[in-house]
Amino acid sequence: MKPARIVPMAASNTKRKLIEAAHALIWANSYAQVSVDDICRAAGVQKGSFYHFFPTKADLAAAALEDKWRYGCDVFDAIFAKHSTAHAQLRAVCKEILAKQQCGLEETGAVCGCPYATLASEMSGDHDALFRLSEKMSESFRGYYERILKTAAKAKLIPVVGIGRTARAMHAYTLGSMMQARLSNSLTPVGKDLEQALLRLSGLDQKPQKTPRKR
Amino acid sequence: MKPARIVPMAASNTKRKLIEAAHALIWANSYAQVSVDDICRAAGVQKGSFYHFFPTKADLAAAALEDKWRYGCDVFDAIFAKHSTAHAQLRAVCKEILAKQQCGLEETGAVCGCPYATLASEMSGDHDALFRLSEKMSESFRGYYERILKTAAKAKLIPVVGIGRTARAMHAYTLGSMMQARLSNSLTPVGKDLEQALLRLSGLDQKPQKTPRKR
DNA sequence: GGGTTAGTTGACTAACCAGTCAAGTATTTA
DNA sequence: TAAATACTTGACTGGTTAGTCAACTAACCC
Repeated sequence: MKPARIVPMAASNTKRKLIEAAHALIWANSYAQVSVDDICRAAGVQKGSFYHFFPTKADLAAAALEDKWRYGCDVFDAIFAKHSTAHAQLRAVCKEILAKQQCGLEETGAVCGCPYATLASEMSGDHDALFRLSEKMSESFRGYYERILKTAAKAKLIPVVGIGRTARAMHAYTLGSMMQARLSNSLTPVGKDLEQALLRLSGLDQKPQKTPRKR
Repeated sequence: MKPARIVPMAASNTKRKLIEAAHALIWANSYAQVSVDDICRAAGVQKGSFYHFFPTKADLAAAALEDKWRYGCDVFDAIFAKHSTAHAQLRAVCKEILAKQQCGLEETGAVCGCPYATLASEMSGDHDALFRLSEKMSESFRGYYERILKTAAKAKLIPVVGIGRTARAMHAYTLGSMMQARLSNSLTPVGKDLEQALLRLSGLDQKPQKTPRKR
């Protein structure tokens, strides 16, 4: 009998350390401001190891971004598994966004904004893979807003038409509020203001008549 | 009697050429992707001249940004001088934003988004002057939205309270839509979608006139 | 154990880049 | 005209950077 299959490369966590360090540094600063040596130093790893795992600096940046994105998807999926009303879902999403920004602030001392928007904006033109990744992230983000809107439409809180466009608008607002937060180095734009604006954009701020406020 | 005072340095347009080249290149790419040599080449100017007019690369970037900002203020002031209703003002502002993006697209072949947000985001942490400039630009942008909202409030189209907060939300949306446009390399987010979302955020999408709704 | 692969090390390189400078030319002022 | 100032030129520098490499160690497989 074979023992339980063990993934061969369980030994080292170098790759993980590089991803974490890169994400934190690039998020707090910018791609160009952070050198490969900076990342290695922060990760406690030698340069050769860096290039053992990643062909280029840009590839690490993309890998780090994708890693955080997947994690974010898990968090959001959990939110949708837990909350069934549109209002509760939206509130939880906003809470999560604010929490992430607070995390960043505590770790880096500055409000960092949206990791993928700042990175993708800086790298636009370069690096196809990152461009495609940013499009995928955009779409998945919009998809979560669409789920909220569909929930709301099913509950007859909003009309069924125009959900795609409304979701795009909500995503635009979210991006903008995160950018505002980064530029003003303040959490205000991603605090209560965010939820209120998204409620307004979605139409969920209208009086919840008929089936008045469930749960 | 002295002759009419002549500004001594009327002769050369080197400084202007540097500002234009820097703005175009940095807007289309990013601060880090554009080298001083690139800017000099695009401007048809030698490096020594660059450093005759600007102490550092960052100072040129800031000067270029400020220049374009002042120009944008003139354009907006003209809009407000011409249009007196909130709806007309908002429509004209949106039209202008779209026009600027179309310009950028034609000149550079890509949708460039918000010049100050991308630059300031990339330089955050560095360069105090640029940070302060970006705050000033943010404020002035918000100021224009406040003017629209005050016009609307005077016409009893919206309540007087909460204008500051609403203007901030409109600004956030604008930023986000420009970022979306840059990241997706598409004008859609800054087209009709922009005006519609701003109408909704401002409350100006409610039935106009007649029954001035007050809350 | 012997062979293979995965991971690690840190000095090294070649390119690039922001900024300097000394020597020039053009323009203004007196 | 003379002197001062404003502007221009382009080769040069010192420091940084992404990426390389050959030698090494540790873990896995037969």
